Amino acid sequence: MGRTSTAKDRLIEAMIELIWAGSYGSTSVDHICERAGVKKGSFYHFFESKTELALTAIDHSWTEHRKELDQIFSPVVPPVERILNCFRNFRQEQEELFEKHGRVLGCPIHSLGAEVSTVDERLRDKLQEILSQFIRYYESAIRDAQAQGSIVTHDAMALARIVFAYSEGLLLHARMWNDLGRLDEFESGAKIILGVKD
Amino acid sequence: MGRTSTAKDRLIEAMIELIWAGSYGSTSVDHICERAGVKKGSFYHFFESKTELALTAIDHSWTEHRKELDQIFSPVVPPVERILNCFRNFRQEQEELFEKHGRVLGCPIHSLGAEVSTVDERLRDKLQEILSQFIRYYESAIRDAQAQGSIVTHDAMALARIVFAYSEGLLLHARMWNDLGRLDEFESGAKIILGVKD
DNA sequence: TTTCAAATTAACCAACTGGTCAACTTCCCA
DNA sequence: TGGGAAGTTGACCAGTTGGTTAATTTGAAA
Repeated sequence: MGRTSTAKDRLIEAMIELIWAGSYGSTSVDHICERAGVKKGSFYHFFESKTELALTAIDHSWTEHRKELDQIFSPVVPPVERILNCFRNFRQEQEELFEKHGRVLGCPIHSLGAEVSTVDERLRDKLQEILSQFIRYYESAIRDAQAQGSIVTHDAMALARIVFAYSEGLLLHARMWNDLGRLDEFESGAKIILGVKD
Repeated sequence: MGRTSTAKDRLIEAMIELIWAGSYGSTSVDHICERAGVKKGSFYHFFESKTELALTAIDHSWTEHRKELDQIFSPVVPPVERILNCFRNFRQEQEELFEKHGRVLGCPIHSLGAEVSTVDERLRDKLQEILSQFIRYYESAIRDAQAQGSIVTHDAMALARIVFAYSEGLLLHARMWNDLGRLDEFESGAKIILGVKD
């Protein structure tokens, strides 16, 4: 079987952190290796290329994140509350990142997508897939809320996309202004978009 | 006085195009020079650094864009129509870019902001300033629309931010999916957010 | 305790990065 | 028409980029 190692996981973690804190372009293989405490030779023992690691890292962190989302969007929770809790979760996550990095980092999928989608099609495809999955959480919550009569009755998919685009825009602004306060309006914004009935 | 030259303008134009089509990181000084038909020595004759050119280029294209926006948001135009026209203008611009580059490119300020805001604070400050100015167009249009009773009466600033974040999110999705169709929902989305009364 | 697949290492590579410079050409204006 | 400010050029730089390699060390399992 040969010896075992945690290097692969350390590389994945380092990649995620560095991309999130900076950008794909600003994250070099040398930086990743240094942060992970791994020599470059080992890097290429585990991954074919930088892109390959990025792909793996994105996949890995999305798989982790989905577990949280499955709980947040549990059908047991009232539908509007699911969406609001999701936003509260965003905010809390950003707070933790702020404590750790001294910066609001926003959504890595989104930032990465903006950066690489015209340049690296494999990354773009992966990010597309994740965002497509993400939006389904909103969609089904919205559908449930409409069935329940607690929000306005527009096309659920369209509403989901609006909520989604809105949340991403807001997260970007929080990143650009390095200001957690920008995320405060998440809740009221969502209520306006969804036409939440009190 | 010495000889004159268009090299500076060509460099600015090349920088804008390359950043828009790709990213800041993927745009090297060599690429810029090649595209502009300018030797590197000349580049550094006109600009202190790559960052300096980026700053100048962003400033330049925003100044151009503002002229359009001033027309679109002319107080003569009915307020809701201003916002819808702005969105139609986005769409048209993206169509033109698509014809030229074969790709939907989205909003460069936004993409660039996502990429560099944690890395280059001078660029970040410039982009912040531009976005702050942009949102004022929405804000005043919304205020006028409210005064006129044609939309819902929430806090104008908050509504402007929602519309703005929404539009940026949508432009990013159009870029990521390379799909102009994503921009079709601009109008209906804006109407939903603003609670436009028919 | 041996074995050998798997992990590690350091030295190496060519291409490219942002940036410099001194010599040279142009052409505006007095 | 000629002086000189402004623009152009190509050669050059050190550091970094993503990626390779062959030799070496390790430790899980038989």
